Amino acid sequence: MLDLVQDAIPRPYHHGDLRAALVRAGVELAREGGLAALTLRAATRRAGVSAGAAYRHFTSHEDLTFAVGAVALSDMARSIERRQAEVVSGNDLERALAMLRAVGLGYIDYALDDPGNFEVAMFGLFTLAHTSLEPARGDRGLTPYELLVDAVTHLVALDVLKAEQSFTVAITCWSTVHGFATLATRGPLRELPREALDEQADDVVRTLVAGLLP
Amino acid sequence: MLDLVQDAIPRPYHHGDLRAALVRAGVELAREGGLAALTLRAATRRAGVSAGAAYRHFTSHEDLTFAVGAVALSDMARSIERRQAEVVSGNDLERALAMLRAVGLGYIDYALDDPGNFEVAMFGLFTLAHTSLEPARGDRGLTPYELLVDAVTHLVALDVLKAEQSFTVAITCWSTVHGFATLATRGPLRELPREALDEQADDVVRTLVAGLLP
DNA sequence: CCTAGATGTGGACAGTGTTCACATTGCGTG
DNA sequence: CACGCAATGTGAACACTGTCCACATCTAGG
Repeated sequence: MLDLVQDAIPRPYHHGDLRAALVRAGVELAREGGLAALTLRAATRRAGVSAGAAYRHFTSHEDLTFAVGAVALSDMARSIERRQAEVVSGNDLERALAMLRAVGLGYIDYALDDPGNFEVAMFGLFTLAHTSLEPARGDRGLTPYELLVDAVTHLVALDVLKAEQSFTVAITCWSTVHGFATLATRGPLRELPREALDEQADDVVRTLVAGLLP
Repeated sequence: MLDLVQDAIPRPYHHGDLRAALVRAGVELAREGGLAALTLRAATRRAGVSAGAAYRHFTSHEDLTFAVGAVALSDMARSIERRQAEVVSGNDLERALAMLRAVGLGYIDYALDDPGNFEVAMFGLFTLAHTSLEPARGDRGLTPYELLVDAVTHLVALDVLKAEQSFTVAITCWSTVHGFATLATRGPLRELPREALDEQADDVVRTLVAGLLP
């Protein structure tokens, strides 16, 4: 597998925007081969730069991985927003439920569309208390988790959930959707064709959300 | 961190049961440091043997990892069986529901008790179509997934679920429980104390199972 | 213009998985 | 019982990884 030489003309000594180039290369690598392929040296190779140069912009391999994961999380937020934009019909309650389902379906969409970067995003989200990092947001300015909390809060406002249930409900939703995404991308469902997975995702999310109501 | 020298007396040239020793060492390594710590060289070091020796018993690092994961899956099955053994009171339906919850709670118990080996088990379960490997079973002779299917089948027999729902229900349960285990061991819940996690797990599983009924 | 700080280089080091020729040993066959 | 073969373990190599270092090169501000 040859890396395409993106810069046939010899680059000047200073790259100009190496940080962004490394993140871009990292996203490509993750898309092609998942977390395992997201190697610091491979990213520098792709940017046409020596391995050590990465350390002028990232403190470690993990640090680069987090940066790639942040891009992935933004993309996931946008994927959720896309699903939510389709929710238009129905009364208040129906719309609120559809918005919650859209969070889950957008999450799963992203995982199925780009399993490699989904893996990287979860590594970043999970591996560290990344309180120091600026969280990755979508076009509405919310992280995926905030979009989830927002949808749950609407259900509380409609009196269909009690406020003290919010946290458990949010965690239950996240668990289910994350678990399904994992089973579907790396687990026992990974051989199923995309349409079957979409259908199954719809069933699972529908079952889940229906079960939250009294 | 020093490896304890388990064989002060110089071992004879042939180890005797190196395969089992490597798996045992692998389980320890995973318990101490998760999947990342489960290194082929570290396992051979712990067994007091050269790195190459491992290749007489495993075709690759991945192969050793699968073997460790199989042990972990057996332990998980036993963890589920332990929870199910506590289910005694109530009528048929109540007991059947409690048995299904016990699958989830035993799954989560295992993940919380030994997050490192849980990670290894999932790597093995998920990474490969391991049709060639003998699946890891608990004392009842069932794999964790079979225990889940068994519990769902009982609900079908009691006419509380339709047969054609079985697959979706099983996948929904697995998704939720797996997702929760991931959030709790490596995700945003990992700082919570154990009792809080147990309580949260109970809530999530109860919410989930309650939602499956019409 | 010219120097200080930022950025990239090349080479090193330790650690990893993997392979290979070779050493050692246990065991079944004569 | 002896012998030889197959199984098992060794040590050194290779390519790859992350990480660090002295050094080279460039950019920007006084």
